[in-house]
Formats: sequence, structure tokens, C-alpha cells
Amino acid sequence: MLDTNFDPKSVEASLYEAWESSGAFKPKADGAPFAIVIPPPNVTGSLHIGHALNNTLQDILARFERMRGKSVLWQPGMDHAGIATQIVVERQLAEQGNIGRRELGREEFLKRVWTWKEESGGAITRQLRRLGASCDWSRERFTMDEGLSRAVLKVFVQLYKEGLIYKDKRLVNWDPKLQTAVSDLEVENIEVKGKLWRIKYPLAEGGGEIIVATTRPETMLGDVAVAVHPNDERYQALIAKMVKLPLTDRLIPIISDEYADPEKGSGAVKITPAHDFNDFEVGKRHKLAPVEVIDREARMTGDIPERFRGLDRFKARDAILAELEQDGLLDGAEDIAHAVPHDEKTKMVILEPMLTEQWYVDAKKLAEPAIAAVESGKTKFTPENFANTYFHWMRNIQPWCVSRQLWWGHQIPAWYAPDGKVFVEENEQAAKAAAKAHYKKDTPLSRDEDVLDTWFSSALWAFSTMGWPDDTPEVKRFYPTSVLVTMYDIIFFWVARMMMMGLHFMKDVPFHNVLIHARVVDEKGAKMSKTKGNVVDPLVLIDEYGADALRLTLAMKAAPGKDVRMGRGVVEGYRNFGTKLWNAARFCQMNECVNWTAFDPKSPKHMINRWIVSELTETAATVTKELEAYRFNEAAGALYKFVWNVFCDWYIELIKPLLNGSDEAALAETRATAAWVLEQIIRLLHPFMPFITEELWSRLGEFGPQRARMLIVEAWPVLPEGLIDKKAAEEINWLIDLVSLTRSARAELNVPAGAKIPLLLIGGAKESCKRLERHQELIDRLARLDYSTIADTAPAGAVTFVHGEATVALPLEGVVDFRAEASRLAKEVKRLDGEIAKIDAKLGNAEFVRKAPDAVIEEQRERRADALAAKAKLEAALERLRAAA
RNA sequence: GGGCGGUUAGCUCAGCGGUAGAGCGCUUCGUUUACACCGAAGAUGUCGGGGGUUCGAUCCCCUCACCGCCCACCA
Repeated sequence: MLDTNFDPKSVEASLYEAWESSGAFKPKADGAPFAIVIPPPNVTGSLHIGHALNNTLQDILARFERMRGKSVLWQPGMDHAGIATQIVVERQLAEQGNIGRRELGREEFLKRVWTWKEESGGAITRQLRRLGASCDWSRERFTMDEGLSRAVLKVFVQLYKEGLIYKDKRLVNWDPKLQTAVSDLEVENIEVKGKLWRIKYPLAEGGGEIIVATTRPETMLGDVAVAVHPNDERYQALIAKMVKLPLTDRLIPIISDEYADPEKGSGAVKITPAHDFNDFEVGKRHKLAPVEVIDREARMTGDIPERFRGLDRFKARDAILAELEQDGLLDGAEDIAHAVPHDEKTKMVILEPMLTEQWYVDAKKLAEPAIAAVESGKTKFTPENFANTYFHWMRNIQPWCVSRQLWWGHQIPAWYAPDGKVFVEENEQAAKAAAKAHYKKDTPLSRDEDVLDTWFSSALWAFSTMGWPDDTPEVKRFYPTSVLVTMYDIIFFWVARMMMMGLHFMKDVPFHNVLIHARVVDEKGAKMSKTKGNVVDPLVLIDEYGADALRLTLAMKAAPGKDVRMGRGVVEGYRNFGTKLWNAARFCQMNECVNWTAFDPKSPKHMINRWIVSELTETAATVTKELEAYRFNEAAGALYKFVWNVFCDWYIELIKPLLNGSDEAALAETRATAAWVLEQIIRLLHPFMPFITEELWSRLGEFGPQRARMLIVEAWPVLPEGLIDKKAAEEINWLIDLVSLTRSARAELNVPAGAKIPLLLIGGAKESCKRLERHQELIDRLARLDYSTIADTAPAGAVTFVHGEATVALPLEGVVDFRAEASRLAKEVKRLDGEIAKIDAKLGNAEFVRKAPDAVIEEQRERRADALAAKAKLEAALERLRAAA
């Protein structure tokens, strides 16, 4: 016998172990392929609520399709997360009092990172198991493992040889703390309060000055010009004149360029090509060589006055401003708010545009087929509007800087000869051979120190995890994958780049569908953050309420395009649903509704059983349809309602008399039907709540014949045609309405609990009489109606409640607040009057009658007739009420 | 500056051409053997403002206001 509560803690781990060891997570040999590659979590990561959402949705799809008979590959793995991991290990070294990585040396440092990875990395894979994620762990991959690294090398070399990867010296976003370049996407512009200083640049000849405005005075040492707009009348006379750059001996020209905006600042802008992206372009246009004055640690450097050299950029700013002030060259300053580029990880370091040589991928070229594939619908976004986001970015894509000055990552396969010539090959031998061929002799080579952007290897994930570049059965069978489930924040970082790489190397899209889900935020809708202290830890929730409760909560709230609000209160609510289900099963078990042998859902004769089969059939169809459309909330919602509000609230109540009755045939049929419906419920719920359903599957199996298989590999309910029984549905819904109605009447009129309510049927109620007779015992039990007063007219002093054919009449003596009741009735009459007037206006509108569809018009007529009839009855009741009063 | 989304019950949100809905919360009542992690009933809405299309608009179009988010710029 089941206990009254499900205890997730006692079964989750062993159920998971049983699934995994049974091989259920592996793709089966036959069946249509269905593949999902997991968005690889960082090896440093631990499961946060966003992962929980992301992987719950993937798992629902994986389990759903598995049950539908497909051969499901859910490919798991982890990302080496270059920057994040390097930071973690460096911090750990520091904490342990070790020397820094530079002192340690590259080789030794990398050894430490691998050790760290083996010992502490990948906690998240254990946590994903706790969530119930049915990934094929036997195929787990890591972006730095041997196979994936081989894929990376091959891709890099091929792109290089195709001219799609090249080295270039240009401005990049530089992180002075980490000492590496980062891509545009990794920059976070944060609005800060700053000052806009106005600085006088004296003309070289003839006195006078030009005022430039800047937020970054320290870069003035690298100025190569002052630009004004060609049409700016204020400065026409000054174009081509020279100014003396303050604090230096340099003379720089005043140039004319449309970049200068007369509206901004003074209309004259200083041009510092080495330290500003726009200025770099202006400098190029005017063939002005950049002057570098800030070094890679963000200190002042280069051909500048000795006193500034080596100063930190912000100290230099203060010093420069002080001197300008002293020299009378500062023309005031105003406070402004402006966006300053920060590193996206810590948001503490201000990035510096830095002139460096880096490796770039020609993204523009690769983007073309990637754009076309979404345009043609080969890859579809859900929700669709994210395709716009994708298009916008792809059509304006910039060269992708893929080199990073880090150690942890895929080292770039480029070797340099002493003369600087580069040889890009998959390994050192090949590079040496290439060099030998070029120089006609052995030449010493040194390898590029840099590593690749982490997203470079992630971009290959959809095929590298399947064994590419080898020609594996998995690649043949599972590429392209079916659906990629991810959040919108990595559309650019990952989705777009997977599209580019997939199309280039596999000649096909990496996935047919991209399901973009929303963020998880706190109950108030605020972003979760450690500093705010509003972070909800999924592992704590699993401990407290079980993985199923968390999963159902996430699924119920995963409406397309909507943030998922999470608090523990909601999870508690869905945990209650598990208890409800558990107790429904318990009830079934107590009543021996556990024999599921060869039940034909078409066989039941009893209305109630036919009705529940019908309802179940509709629910199963809805759940299937909604899951196919990735509307998890709709699918889960339909099940929730069916289980709680139909199966538990009504069906179980309605069959109690049958289960306790003396009709053996009805008893047997009801037991079988209840058992069958419960079993379908358990199957349908399994993708959402795998643990409780699997547990119920086996526990309920203790009573019947042996279960052959675990629920995880059982079939999804596909119900035959003809199970929808409209007649039964109508009759049972009538019954339910009648019971609700009398309950409502009882409450409203304060009828004492023990007292019966006389039932009165007025006019044309033959069918109702029959129904009443058929369900007399039930109605008596649930509504406590007294049939002795069945009559065809209402006695004076009764209030009638009209519902379809049945009218419930209640004696008023002693139980009714007449005035309140009269006012209620009057109000209702008024409402009906309004409705009738509205319909009359409609029906009186010639155009409506002419143009509206017949069905709509007929509906309006019917509604009018109903309203009129209802009104008449209410008025009569009101009359009697007044008389009685 | 460009783009996307939102504005519906006290709260959180569905609905997206033809009777305004759910969950939670609230009020009242109940609890005879699945479940108090329970059951029943009830109350609450100028569907953000203004215009338009339509026989008919919460729904489609335009516009305004406010709130999110993304991209770009920021002298």
C-alpha cells in the first residue's frame, strides 16, 4: 500500500541509477532519429536555476520523443570556458599561496588546470542527474578533449587556407587585467557618470585656439589631428591649419571630416586613432599614423613626456588635467553620463581599445548561407521573432576576433619562421614540412602563443561531439540535430556561430529548430543576482520539494517569450500536485483499480467510465499537440487540470458508489477503467515528472502482472479513434453542473448541512428525469437532493435555479435573507436585460444580419432565447420571493 | 538613435475578431474511509489613452504614454 505522501528523497537517486544503468538514455537502434545537443555548461559551473529550466525543457522533449518511439540522442558535455576556468585556477593558486601562473610557466599551469578539472570540475553533471536529465552520459564530451580538439584544429586550418581566417592589426577590445583581447560581444557597456572636459588647443601660428571636448583627456597624448565638420561654419577658416598639441611639442593638423558632429561638444573633436574605434577609421581615411600612448597594462607609454610615462591611465588623466589647468588650457567641464566598456564577467575592469595583431574569422562571408538557411526556413526559431534578432546581427556582422592571450584553451595552430612568415597546419610536423617546402631547408619554427576564443570550439559542438571529422555513424544518423534549446542571451555567441560553422563544414544546418526560452527571474520579476540575494538555488528546491516539483513548475511557467518567475511558494504548489496524484493512485490501489491487463478503452458501458475515457483522450491529444509545438506550459497545464479537476475532483468522486456497490459488472469495469486512465496519466506526465511517475509505475505494478519494462521506455499514449463520446460527456457534465449548482445553492441559502434540498423540475424535463434516475444515488450522495418533491410546477415561496432543463427549487421558509436574495435576483435580471438589449441591437443591425456568418447569427438568436427564458424564470422567482416576504 | 516585447481581476499571467478567463490570494462553508500538500461556493475588470478598419475590436491597423530587454552611439 502506498503511503499518503510521495517521498522524493528516498527514490530519486536509485531511480536515476536504474534508468542510466539500463541503457535507457542511449539512442535505441531503430526509430526515427531525434537529437539534441546540450548547451555545454562551463566546467567551472554549478547548476543554477537557468540551467534547470534549460535542461528540464530538453529532458521533456527527449523523454517525450523517446516514448514516441524515436531514437533519441541527447548529447551531453561541458565547455572548457577559457577565461572563467583560468580565473578559477589562478585564484586557487593564489589562495594556496602558490606562485602565479607566469612564474609557474605555461606547461605547469596547464597541468594544474587539468588536475583541477579532474578533481573539481564538472560538478554540474552530477547536478543535472539530480534534475533527472536523461542525457546519454556514455557519450559525454569536453571541448578540450582529444576528438574535439582535433575538430578545432581542422576547422582552423581549413578556414585559414580558404582565406576565411586571417591575421590583422587593428583595434580590439583589450582587457588590461586579464591581458587579453575579447570580442565585441564580450564587452558590456555600462552607463557611468563622467565629465566632459573642454581643452584649448592653441593654433600653431597667429594666435587663437580651438577647443575640443573629451571624456578621456589622457588619450590626448596620442592625438594626431583635430577634426571639424566640413560644413561647420565656425571652423571653415581653420581647416588645414596646425595646432600645437598641449603638453607636447607635436603639431597636429585640423582636418575636415564628416565624423565631427557640430552638435556635440564644441564641434571639434580630437582624433586618437590608437585608442578609439571611430578615430581609428578617421585616421585611416586621412592616412594619419596612430600614435600609441597606452600599453597593455593600461599604463601610459610611448613617445610622451617622461613625467607621464608608466602612469596608470587614470592617474595620468588627473596629472594631465592638473597641468592643463595650470597652463590655463582647461576651458571647464560638464558632468555627463556615458557608457563605458567593461568586461562582461566581473564588470569591474574598464576595457581599452588597443592596437594589436589578432586572428580574425571572416564572419561576413560565413554569415551569408547562415542567413539564407533561416530565411528559407531550414532552421526555424521559436518564438519566430527571434529570427529578426538573428538577421539583424548577422547582416551587420563584424570580423570575429578569435585569438585570446590566455593559456587555457585550444592553442592556435600557427607557427612562425624567424622572418615572421606564418605556417598554419594541424600539427608541428606539418608546419615544419610546409616551412621546409617553402625555404627548401629545415627552419626553426615557434608556435603562436595564443589560444582560441571558447566559442570557437562551441561553434562546432553539434558535429564535433558526434565524432567529426571522422565519418561516424552518429554524424550520418543524427546531424542535423532536431532542436537546439537555449536562452536568447547566446543567440549571437553560440547559435549564430553554430549555424555558420555547421553550414560551412557539414553543408547543412546544425539544427532544424531553435527553441529560445526566457530567463528565470525572482517572484518580483527582478533578475537574480548574488548581490541582490534573490538567487533561487535549484538544488535546494530539489532537496526540499523534489525534482519533479521543480520541473513541473518550470514547465508550467515556460510560456514562449515570457520570463519565468520563480519563488519557493510556487514550487510548493506544484509539489502539492504530486501529492494529489500520489493519493489518487493510492485511492485506485485501495480500490483494486490496478489490474491493467488487456483493457479495451472502447469497452466501458457505464456513462461515467465512457466519459473519463473521452476526457482522457482529449487531454492526451492536447498534450501531444502542445509538446510538438514546444508550448510546455500548455501541455503541462492541460495535464494538471485533467488530473486535478477532472480525474480527482469528479471521476473519483463519481465512481465511489460503483466501487462500493453491488453491481459486479460495473465494479469490474470501473476498476479496469480507473486503472487504465491512471496508467495513461502516468505515461503522459512522465516527461514532466519522471520520478514520481516511474515510482508509481513500479509500485502499482506490484499488484498486477509483472511490469516488463520501466516507464521511461514505455510508449506514449496514442489513443484510437472513436473514444470521444459526446453523449456521455454531455450527460456527465450535466451531472457535474447539477451537483455544483445545488452546492452553490446550499451555500448561498445557508441550508443546514444535514438538510436535503427538494428538487423541482419544471416543464419538458423528461430527459432530465431519466438522467436523475440513472444517477440518483450519486446525486443524493454528492448534492443531497430530495426527489420526493419532483413536480412540474414551482410551489409558492421557492427560489428556483435554472440550469438547462433542470431547475432546482429551494424552499425558503426560515433559511433565506429575502432582501439579499431579491436584490441578487434583480441584479441578475438586469444583467440579462443588458445582454438581451445588446443582442437585439446586433440582430437589428441589417449589416450584421447580412454579413455575419450564419452560425454566429444563429448563436446570437439562441443566446437571446436562453436569456429571455432565464429572465422569465428569474422574474417568476422574484415574484414568489416578494410574495413570501 | 534603431529594434523587439509588454500594459487584461488585489498579485502573477492566459486569451488575440462574435458571451472577459485561470492560478494564487481573499471571504464563506464543509471535512461520511485517496489527499488540510483536502473539498465546495463566492466576490473583484472603463482588457493603458486616443483614433481608424469592421456588421462587430481586449484581439487587426495607426498614434500617444509608461515599463522591460537587445543593438548602436556617446566629443
